[in-house]
Amino acid sequence: MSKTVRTRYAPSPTGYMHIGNAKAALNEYLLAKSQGGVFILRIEDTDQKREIPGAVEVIYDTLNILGISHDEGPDVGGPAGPYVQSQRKATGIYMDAALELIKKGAAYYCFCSKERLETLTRDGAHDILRYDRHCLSLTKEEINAKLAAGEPFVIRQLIPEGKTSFTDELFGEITVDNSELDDQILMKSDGFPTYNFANVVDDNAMGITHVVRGTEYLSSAPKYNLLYNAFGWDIPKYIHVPMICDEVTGKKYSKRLGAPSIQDLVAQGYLPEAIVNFIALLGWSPADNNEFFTMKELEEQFAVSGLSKSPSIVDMTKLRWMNAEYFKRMDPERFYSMSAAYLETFPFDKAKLAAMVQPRITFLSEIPELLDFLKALPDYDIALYENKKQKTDAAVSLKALEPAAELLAGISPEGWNNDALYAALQGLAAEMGMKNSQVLWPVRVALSGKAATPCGATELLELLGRDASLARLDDGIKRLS
RNA sequence: GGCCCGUUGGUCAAGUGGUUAAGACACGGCCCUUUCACGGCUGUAACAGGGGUUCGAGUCCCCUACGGGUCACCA
Repeated sequence: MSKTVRTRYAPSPTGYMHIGNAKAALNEYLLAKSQGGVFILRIEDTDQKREIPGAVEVIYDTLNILGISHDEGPDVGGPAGPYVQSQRKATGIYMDAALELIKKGAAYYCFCSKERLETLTRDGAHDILRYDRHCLSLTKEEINAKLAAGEPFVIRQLIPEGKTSFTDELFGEITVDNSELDDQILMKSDGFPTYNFANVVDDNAMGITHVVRGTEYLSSAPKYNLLYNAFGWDIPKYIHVPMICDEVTGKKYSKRLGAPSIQDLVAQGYLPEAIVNFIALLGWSPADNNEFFTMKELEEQFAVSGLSKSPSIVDMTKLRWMNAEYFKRMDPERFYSMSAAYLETFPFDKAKLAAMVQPRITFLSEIPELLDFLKALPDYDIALYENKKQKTDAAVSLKALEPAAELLAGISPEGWNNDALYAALQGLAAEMGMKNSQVLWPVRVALSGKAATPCGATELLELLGRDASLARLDDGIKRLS
């Protein structure tokens, strides 16, 4: 019987969430859900200076928009709380852990000032800075005296000699020489733990079984193992996943590179389901060739075995395509209600308009432009009447338009429907020895003033109604004459 | 620069020693009783390079190149 899977998304409240962050959250969430586990939200606010007010709310909001719901967290509580590190710090959990490490000889006090650290000889050739263990030689008495005098201090991890290996579920075993590792700070002089330390302490305290994180943490992973071993704690399974990169720079997706927030994307008209579907497919592929997944399906089908090892680039063109697909596949009723706001000002059958527009848009905001000609005939160039493929031009159009207008004028308002209109115009074309398109193209242009409309000529006739249609046809004839 | 990781078409990616090397986006062509679109069909396009191992290598090993990551009292 294996333990319940517990995963966490642990953001620091330093701003909005972009696709990369959302992907990180989604990975943790899906791993938990695919195994009937628990997904936890933990806020890592150990850097007081970087904290941005309101950022936690943005995180809640973003997760909510995407449908990534946490089972435990600051707002919903849970058995492993508190879920905010600044609150956990108040319980003394980090300091206690650090002290325990000192007792075990795996950490030590350091009183070096920032100034002294600055003067540490940089390795000229490599330009790297490593702590020189100046304070490691302090005697117990010296330490106690400094502590008693209230000297500021940090606590550093004592990296032993040798090599350290750890096993990643995706990348396999990775070994580094401990000489590569710095005696990193565990507790900062302001009493807060560093990210690396708080992470280990909390993951253990919260019973986290699987950690999914980006490969940017791959090289610090051995230090975690050292910590776990020093404590004698069970090491969770680590799954380092490839990063999400920017299309133009090819570098890690980041705020600095101007990555849009999830909220921005939604405001631009991207559907949350499409965004989730799209990012789920970044760096992961399902067992079959399916490309469309609801969150529920992702929860069922997500598997570590489908994860890729190489980074992926965000292709906004594909996201746009996916968004359009989501509109096309959307339940018509839902589409109708979503598009209602954009259809409001059009004095036509809204359900009909929605149905026309549904398979033709990427964003709802495209609707007004798609339909604006319905409200008022735009001033258009008669060059529109020329279409090589339809074998028509201004002269042919005029020749077709005049009898067409006359014919249509003879149709009563009661008989004014698409089927009848189509039959009539088709009949006219046959009578005149013309191709259907040689009649229908000019009619559509005259009705719309556009080369592209969301429907055909006779559908337009029906939509506009008899009077408006006949008026527009006359206008077209005038323009051509 | 040290260390770590990666490298299949422009992009997302399947592929776990024997395949005509999938599929999707994008792009081109054709078809679709009326445009654009949708849809259908179809085309161009890839195993970074070099050495091994093997009867056989995109798949295993080594080297090189390129890319990324990491080396903070940031997370």
